[in-house]
Amino acid sequence: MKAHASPDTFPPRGHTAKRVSIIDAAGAVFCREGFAGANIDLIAVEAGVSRQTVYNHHGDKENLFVAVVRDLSEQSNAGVFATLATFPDHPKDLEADLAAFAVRLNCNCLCNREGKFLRKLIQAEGERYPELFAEWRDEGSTKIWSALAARFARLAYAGFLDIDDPDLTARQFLALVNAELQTKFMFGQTPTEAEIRKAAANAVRTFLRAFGKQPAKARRRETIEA
Amino acid sequence: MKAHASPDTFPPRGHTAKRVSIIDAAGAVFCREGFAGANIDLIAVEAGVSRQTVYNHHGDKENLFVAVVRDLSEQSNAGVFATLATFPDHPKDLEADLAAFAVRLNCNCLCNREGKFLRKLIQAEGERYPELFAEWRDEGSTKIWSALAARFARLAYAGFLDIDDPDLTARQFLALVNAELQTKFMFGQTPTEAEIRKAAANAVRTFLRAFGKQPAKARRRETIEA
DNA sequence: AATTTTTTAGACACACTTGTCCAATTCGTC
DNA sequence: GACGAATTGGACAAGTGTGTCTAAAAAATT
Repeated sequence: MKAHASPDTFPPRGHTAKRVSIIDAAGAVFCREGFAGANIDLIAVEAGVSRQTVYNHHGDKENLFVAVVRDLSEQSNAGVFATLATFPDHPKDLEADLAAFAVRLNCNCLCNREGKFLRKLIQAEGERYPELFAEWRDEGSTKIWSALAARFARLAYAGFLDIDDPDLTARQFLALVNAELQTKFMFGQTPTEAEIRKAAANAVRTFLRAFGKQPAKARRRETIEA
Repeated sequence: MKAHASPDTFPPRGHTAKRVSIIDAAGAVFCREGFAGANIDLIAVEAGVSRQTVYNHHGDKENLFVAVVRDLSEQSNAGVFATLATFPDHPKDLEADLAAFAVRLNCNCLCNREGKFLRKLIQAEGERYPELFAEWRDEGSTKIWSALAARFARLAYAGFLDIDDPDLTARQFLALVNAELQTKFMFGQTPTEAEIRKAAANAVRTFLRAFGKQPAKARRRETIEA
């Protein structure tokens, strides 16, 4: 009885490479095939690992699934918050800066691997693991919305925007940014850089038509004066 | 000629009740469990039918799945076009009329059974059946967008809206209308009437802030003058 | 180099599903 | 009531997937 005394946490040491390799492969397979359709043998092959190793690391198929979602959630949230830090708090050109931010948001958070996978897994298996996805929601999207809303409130206070409800504004901003990518997402396709840029530009233009202060609007039309 | 001479199309007569019952049950189960996880025995039970009958009617699991999606597509499209016909072409109160339309759209098309199921199935299995969902897209969403865009163009021409690209406008309208329901949808929950109404009101307000003609905007603030 | 730990490949039991076949039964229609 | 078609329940073969176990091989640690 020398083997892993604490089987629930993790084996002794740093063979973490296999660990993440398994999680990555499992994420891909779960997404492609769904939970029921996912085959552990296939996951093992795709991870370059024997099936037994998968069981050694994560025990159960269900356990593995949970680990995958947790991992994706963490990565995704980290990405979002990192991008959120690049929000244009002191914009030079509000429209351009917001558009650039929207592009970053799309590229780094919504269109990347984690974003795609997480979205699909939530859609497919969310109802089966309410507590798991509640966790994702409470740690992730809710906080993200709040953070984004705070940024918009700040812009409004600085005189760049005219908004009533920052939370609503944040939701609508995200909705507009995604408006044109929805169809792509529906089929698991990834939009091109150019499509993302165009979508962001369209979204921000409409957003500012609704919420931009007059001076900003005017300045936008008359280009730069100084 | 009562016997089914053409076994591929449909048996002779009106035991269609079982047929639709099977399709309905299959839709629910496919949605809950995914294609791979769906159990034909369970579908049979849920349809109040013996397993053999399921096979008699649709032959294959794959066949059954295709039939389900086709059926959902048709129903969903029919619902959308019916709702589209209630678009306020000659609005008395643009904001109120558009909001009411948005509510109808949500209730009859996006939040109902067909909408929910179809969305989930497309997300989950869309990549596995490209031609099936291409069909849905070409017959459904594409035409819907065009139709909605045409309505907005008409409103613009009549002086109610100020828009550049009707197609884009239509997409953004839909995006805004859904903005607040996304989270609910993510977990398969169905928004309440009240939530739908509020979401629609918020969406239309922002929409009109962006695209409403000045007179409409002004009238909105000063309430009714006559 | 020796020892401990992890990984591997394969075999294995077990459960579950699909799809078919068939005899008995029910249903609808005449 | 009789007839034919549809439905049923149950048994069945074949395939597949999970999770366990084992002994041998590989890796890492000392």
